Amino acid sequence: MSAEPASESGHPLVEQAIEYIRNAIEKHDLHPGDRLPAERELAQQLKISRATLRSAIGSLAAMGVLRIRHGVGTFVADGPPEIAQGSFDLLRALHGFQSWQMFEARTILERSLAALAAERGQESDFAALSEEVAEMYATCNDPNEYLIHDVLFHRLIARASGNPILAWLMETVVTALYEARRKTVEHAADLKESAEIHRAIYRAIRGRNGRRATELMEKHLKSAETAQASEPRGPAHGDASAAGDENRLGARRGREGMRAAR
Amino acid sequence: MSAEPASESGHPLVEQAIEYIRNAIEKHDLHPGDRLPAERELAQQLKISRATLRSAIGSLAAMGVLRIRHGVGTFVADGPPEIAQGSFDLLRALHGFQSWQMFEARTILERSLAALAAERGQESDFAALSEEVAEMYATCNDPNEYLIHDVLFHRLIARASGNPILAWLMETVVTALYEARRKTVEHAADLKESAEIHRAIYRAIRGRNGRRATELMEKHLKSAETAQASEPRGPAHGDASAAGDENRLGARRGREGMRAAR
DNA sequence: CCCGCGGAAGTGGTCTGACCTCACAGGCGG
DNA sequence: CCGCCTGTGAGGTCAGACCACTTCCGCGGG
Repeated sequence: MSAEPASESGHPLVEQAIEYIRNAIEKHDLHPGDRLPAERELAQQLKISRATLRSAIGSLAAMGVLRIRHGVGTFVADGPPEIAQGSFDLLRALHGFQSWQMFEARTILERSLAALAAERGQESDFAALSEEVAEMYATCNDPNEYLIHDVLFHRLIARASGNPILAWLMETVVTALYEARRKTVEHAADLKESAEIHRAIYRAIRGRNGRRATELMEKHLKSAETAQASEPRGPAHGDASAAGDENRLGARRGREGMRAAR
Repeated sequence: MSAEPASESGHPLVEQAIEYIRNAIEKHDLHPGDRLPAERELAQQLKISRATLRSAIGSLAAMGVLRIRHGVGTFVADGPPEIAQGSFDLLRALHGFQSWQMFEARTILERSLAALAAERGQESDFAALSEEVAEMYATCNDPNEYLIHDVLFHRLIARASGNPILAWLMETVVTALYEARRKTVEHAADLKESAEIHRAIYRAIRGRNGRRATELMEKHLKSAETAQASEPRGPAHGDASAAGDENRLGARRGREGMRAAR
C-alpha cells in the first residue's frame, strides 16, 4: 500500500478534475442541489478538454455525487443518498452474493435501526410511521401499492434512527432486493398479517421499547425471507421488454415547489 | 425523418454500453480478472464511438466494477471488493456524516460480524486470526505496523463471518475512518492493551462464544471511539445552529458559485 | 385578454480522428 | 549474459463539429 500522493497535481488529468470538483464540494463551494457551470465553460476554466471534464463528471455521477440532466445541467446530488445501487448489483454478480446473505445483512441493519428509532425517534417520526401503517392496512388488497408503503415504512424507521449512514447502507441492500420483493409480494397470501407485524413494530418503537422492536423486526424479516425463498424464482428472466415501469420510490427530486407532505 | 439513428433500446447510448458490459459480466461471459477487448475494437463491435464507450468504461470503473491500467488494458475487477471508497468520502462531505455516526455504524456491523464469525468460523479462519493477534503483540511499538494488523484482524473476522456483503459494508465504513484512525493510533498510549482486547475477542470467537465476542467487540470499538474523540484534532466547525438538527431539509436554490482558482 | 404553438438559446450527448503517454516485450549491441 | 532501446499496442487527451433535449419567451390566433 502506498499513500496515493495524487491529491493535488496528480498525473491523470481526469483525476485532477475529479479532485477539483471533490474539493469544491468538501470545501462547501458547492452544496447539494447546486448546479455546476456548463461543461464547455468549466472545461475552459480548468484548462482541460471538454471530453476529459466529461469523464470526470461521468465518474462522479456514477458514484452518485453528481446528477446529470440532459438539456438542463449538472447538479450536486442532494436529497436521499440513493446511490451506488447499480454498483451493488454488479458486485452481486461479480462476487456471487447470495440471497440469504442479503437478507442476513438487511436483518442486522434493520434490527439495529429499529432499536435506534425506538431510542431516538421524534414524535414527528412516529406520526409518519403511524400513517404508513394505516396506508398498509388500506392497501392490503393491492400488492404493488402495499409494497410502496412497506418500503416507506422501513425507510422512515431508518430516518428516525438518526443515523444516515446506517440508513444509507440499508437502502443499498434493500434496493438490491427490491425487484425480487416485488414478485414475492405478488404472491403474498396475507398482506393483512404483514401489516399487523408492521403495526406491532410501530407500537414497540413508539413505546420506546427497543428490545421488542428489535425482536419483531427480526421476526418480520425472517418471515419475509421465508416467503421469498419459497418462491420458484425464475432464473434467467431476460427482462426483455414487459412493463419496464422502473418505479423508484422517492427518487424524484423536484425543486421546492412540489411535494405534498401527503 | 430520414433514417433513424438506429437507437433501438435504452435511451442514452452510454447507458446501453454499460448495460452491455454489465450483461456480459452477469452472464458470466466475463469473469473477474478478465481483460476487455481494446477500446477501439470494442467500440467498433458495439457500433459506438470510442468516446462513448470510454464514458461507459469510466463509469463502471468509478463504481469499482472495472479496473483500468494505462498502457495495459481494462480488466474486470477481481480480488477484494475495494470499491466506492471515494464515493463514501464524498457522501460524508455532502451529507455531513458525523464521526459518531460512523462509529455507531461500524459498531453495529462489527458486533454482528463477530457473532457470525464465532458461529460459522472455520479452523483456517481461527488460525489466521491467531496469527494476526501475535503480530499485533509483536508490533505494539510500531503504531503504523500495528494498525495494519489491526485492520487485517477485523477484516479476517469479516471474512470468517461468511457474509461478504456485511464484510463489504464494514470495509466501506472503515475505509472512511482509516485516515483518522492512523492519527489516533499514533498517540495511542498502550497498544499492548489494545492487543489484549483483540486477543480476548479472538478467543471468544474461537470458543464459539458469540455473545462474548459481541460484547468484547462493542467494548473495543467503544474505547477506540473514545480515544479518537479525545484527539485534539478537528477544526470543530462551529457551524451555526448547535441545536441537534443536522438535517437540512430546506431547499437551496440554484446558486452557482465556484470559479476557477486559476 | 388568454392560450398555445414555434423557434431561439443553452446544456448535455455523441462522433470523428488525430496525437500523446505509458507498459511491455523483444532485439541489438556491449 | 546483461541492459539499453525501440516497436507495438493499450489507454489518455485533445479539438471542433454536430445532435438531442429542455426551457422559455414572444408572436399570433381564439
